[in-house]
Amino acid sequence: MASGDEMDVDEPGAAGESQGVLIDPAAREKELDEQYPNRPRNHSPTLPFYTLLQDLFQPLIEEQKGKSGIGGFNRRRFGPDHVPMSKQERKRVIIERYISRWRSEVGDDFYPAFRLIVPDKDRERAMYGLKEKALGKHLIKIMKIDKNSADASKILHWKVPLEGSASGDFPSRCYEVMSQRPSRVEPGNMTIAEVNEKLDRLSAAAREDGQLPLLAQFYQRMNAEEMKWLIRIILRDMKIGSTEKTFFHLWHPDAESLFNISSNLRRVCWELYDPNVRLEGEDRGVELMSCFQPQLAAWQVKNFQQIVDRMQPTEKDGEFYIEEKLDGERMQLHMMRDDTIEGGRRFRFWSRKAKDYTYLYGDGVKDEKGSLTKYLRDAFAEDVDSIILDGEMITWDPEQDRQGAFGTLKTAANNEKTNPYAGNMRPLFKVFDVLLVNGTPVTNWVLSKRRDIIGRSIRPVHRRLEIHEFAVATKAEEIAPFLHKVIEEAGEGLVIKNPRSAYGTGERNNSWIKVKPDYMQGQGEEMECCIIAGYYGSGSRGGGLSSFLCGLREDESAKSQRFCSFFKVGGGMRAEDYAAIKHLTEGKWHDYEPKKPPREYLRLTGALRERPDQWIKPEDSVIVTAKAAEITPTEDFAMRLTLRFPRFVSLRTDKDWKTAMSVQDLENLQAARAEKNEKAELEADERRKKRRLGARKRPLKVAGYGAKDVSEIRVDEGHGHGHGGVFEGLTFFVMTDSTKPMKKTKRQLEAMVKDHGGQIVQTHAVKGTEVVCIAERPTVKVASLRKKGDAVIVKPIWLFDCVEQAKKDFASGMSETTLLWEVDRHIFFVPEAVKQQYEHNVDEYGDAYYRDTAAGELVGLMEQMPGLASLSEAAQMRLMNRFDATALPGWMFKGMTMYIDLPQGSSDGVEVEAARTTAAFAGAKLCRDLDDRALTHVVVSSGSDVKALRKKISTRPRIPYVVAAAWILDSWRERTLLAEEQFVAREGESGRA
DNA sequence: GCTGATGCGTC
DNA sequence: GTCCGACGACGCATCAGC
DNA sequence: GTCGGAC
Repeated sequence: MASGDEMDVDEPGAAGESQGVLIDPAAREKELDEQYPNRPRNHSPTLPFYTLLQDLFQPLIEEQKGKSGIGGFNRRRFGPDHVPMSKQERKRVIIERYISRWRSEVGDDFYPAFRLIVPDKDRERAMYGLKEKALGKHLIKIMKIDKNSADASKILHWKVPLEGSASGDFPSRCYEVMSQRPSRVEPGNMTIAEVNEKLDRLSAAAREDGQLPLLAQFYQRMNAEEMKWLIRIILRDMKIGSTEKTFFHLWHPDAESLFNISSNLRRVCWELYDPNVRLEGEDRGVELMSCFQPQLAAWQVKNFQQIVDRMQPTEKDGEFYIEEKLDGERMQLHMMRDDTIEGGRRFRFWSRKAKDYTYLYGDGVKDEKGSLTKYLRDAFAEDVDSIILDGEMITWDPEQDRQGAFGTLKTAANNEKTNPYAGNMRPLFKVFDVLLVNGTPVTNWVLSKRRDIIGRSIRPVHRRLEIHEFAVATKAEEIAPFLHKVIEEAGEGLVIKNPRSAYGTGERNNSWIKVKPDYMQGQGEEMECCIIAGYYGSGSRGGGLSSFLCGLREDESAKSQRFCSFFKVGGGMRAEDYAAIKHLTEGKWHDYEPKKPPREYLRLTGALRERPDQWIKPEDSVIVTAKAAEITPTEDFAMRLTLRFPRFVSLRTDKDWKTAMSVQDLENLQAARAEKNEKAELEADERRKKRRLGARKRPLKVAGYGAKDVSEIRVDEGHGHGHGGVFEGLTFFVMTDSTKPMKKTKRQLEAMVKDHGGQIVQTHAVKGTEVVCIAERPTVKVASLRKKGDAVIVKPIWLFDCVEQAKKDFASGMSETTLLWEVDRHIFFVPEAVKQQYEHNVDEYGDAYYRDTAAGELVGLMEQMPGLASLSEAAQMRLMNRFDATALPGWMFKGMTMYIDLPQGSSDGVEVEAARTTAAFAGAKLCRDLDDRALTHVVVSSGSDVKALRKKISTRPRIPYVVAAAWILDSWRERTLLAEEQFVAREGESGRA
């Protein structure tokens, strides 16, 4: 790599820059000319970069700080002394002066300057991948500062308060260091255009090797002041007390509205350069394939009646809509017919903050790499040529037929992209608004009309693209029942909408109002925790601790002062709260050294976000009440639980570390709540089941056109084997939720076990059966079970591993069996007594048998055994775990339950009898009752009425295979479980696909 | 080659 | 009421650093 | 996402 000194800084585009592909500038210009035929042209080169700071940024900062009040020279500059100007007005004058200077000295194309003024709204330039950490390291290299010097530390630890130095503002710290170095003092000669051009290169540059030389060029040609502002631009955080809103207002009366429909800074500059030319008619509407700023919901007001009042009911029409607030990601979908794309329809997606997500969801119905559009061939009415939809993208779990946890959307989409197995979590787009149909914007139509349009234009695709349902109400009292239902089902909340309102792009007005349970009294989570550590703040909160790590006491008896990390809180504190905390803990803080954490006081996971700047002994600390929307499982805090949307509520001077919440308290709380919710959840489950049955009928109608997509139909219909029987014959006690490999509630885990043939109990002690206990963290129950020490506790990940393996085994025709417990991966806890036996088994028997067991030996072993029935399930499993089941014919049919149908007069009676014996011998459960829900296989003979049998079992959630006896005998002979499909009993009908 | 740190973007 | 800038958890992608 | 401060 060339050193900074040798670089030729005067030749932009000089060789040696290792960056990504840059679009040929000439070609880009040509393209822009075509796109914007009326674009403004500058008559002169852009202004020098330093004018931006001297005449715009710095004066604005001065105003922001309010320095102009007494010293007053700024004020005198911009207005007559005796006319008092408001801060806002003075800012306006500063901005307008700069713009008008630009117009006269440069021309009408302000875009080059605008994108440096509001860099966070410039979506045209890609992200730099540079924030304080990386920038700091690079600058230190460029300035050739010793990594261990005080100056380097000043930059790297920019939040750490230092005497006589700005704290919490990274660019200022860099300035302090740079200005004391022998570098350029006078402003450099770089123009705004040049800065833009270099920033383009910087954003395209890959990695440090690409970025360093570009930063070095800036450093050589700019003075410290300029560098400080350049750094702000790169960080996309100007801190000048004015954001894009202010600048838009001053730029053009229609600037904000054009930005709201296009999210495009270039357009705002190029189409609105003349303040006297207003946008009219069509130019004000949303456009296809152009990202609009979605309407947002306003926060809840005091009570339901107030919400209803804001719906502006008229005498004739007092209706309002109630929608469930979905816990997913806001997404807009644009679709238009386009013959240049395969399939004839082109799609594009954008997120709430205008990020293009087409790459994830797909650009056409033939786009196999997209996770959604490939299912949308028939999602639109015939006469719909183009449409813009607004909605929420959520994850859907087809196995449970319910919404997946928040945060799993990208995972689901990626999964659907790379490995489209019908049982996977998938993205589901719930449509709740429409902005354009067949080229005509309908944003000014009232919501009720827009809803009608959605109904007429969209043909829902089951669990892929659906219309979000809503209820119509007229009275405030009608809201409560919906909210209670949401609370019961642990939903996000409700959105109340005014059916008589237009769609307000980029607005957060009173036509949509959100109702969240935790805004209400008594709802949400509230807890008193001890502050155990702190983090330095930035910006206006720089120079001191601004957020705190909170924890729970581990020792119930309060003998030990060790606290368990739980969550961080930094919002909701007022200035006086900070002052109080600071006062009460003054002088009690210790610097935190990651290498020697104070283990006698703190239990941390060491995860990044809980590496504090300072820590405090609980006895020296304070107790704080925090509120949150919910408690969720996590890996990053020692509690293995944390808060979603935490905020400070109050300081509890009436409490101390001994009376603050303990680990035990939280677990009791959780347990109590779980119990309380149990019933409600059960009911909700029932409702879901009913709904699911109803929903099943729907895909039948579309089976004709969708028949190509076999996997899709199979699952929705419940045909075949959405689930296998890995857990057949085993009984489980699920004690906690799971975080790894994915988040599932206890209830979801239980459902998963059931779906795979397992039984669920709510205790570890069931007479005559050994229960497999599942847990991932130490709740009250888990702890007590541990204390008793008579059960192995297995982590939930084992369940996932088993199901995962079973899917693979199934696909390759092998039998589904549970997996060995791997000590670290699967075992949560082993009682001492069992530990010996367990390890003993693995060492002596496990390996020995695993290596050398031949079929004959196995038979011998089995004969010595007291028989399957008398061996407890867990014992069977443990034994089975010692072997590679797929290699051992003796266990071939383990986990299966078979019904043998052998009517009088069958010609193959001998063969079927042989199959029966073989199956029983090799682990199958035989069953005389065709109604047994555990049935996995029905074995038929020549005299069987296959059609009648099929009919009888066809309505079950899991339909048993109907196979010929040859499947058992052939499998036995081959020493491999053969795929049932080849042995499906036929009788006229085609059987499964 | 792997892992932890860093950045980006969702809420 | 509006605008602005503090702050939270978490998942994925990418890259530095071992 | 939530929140407080300034205007």
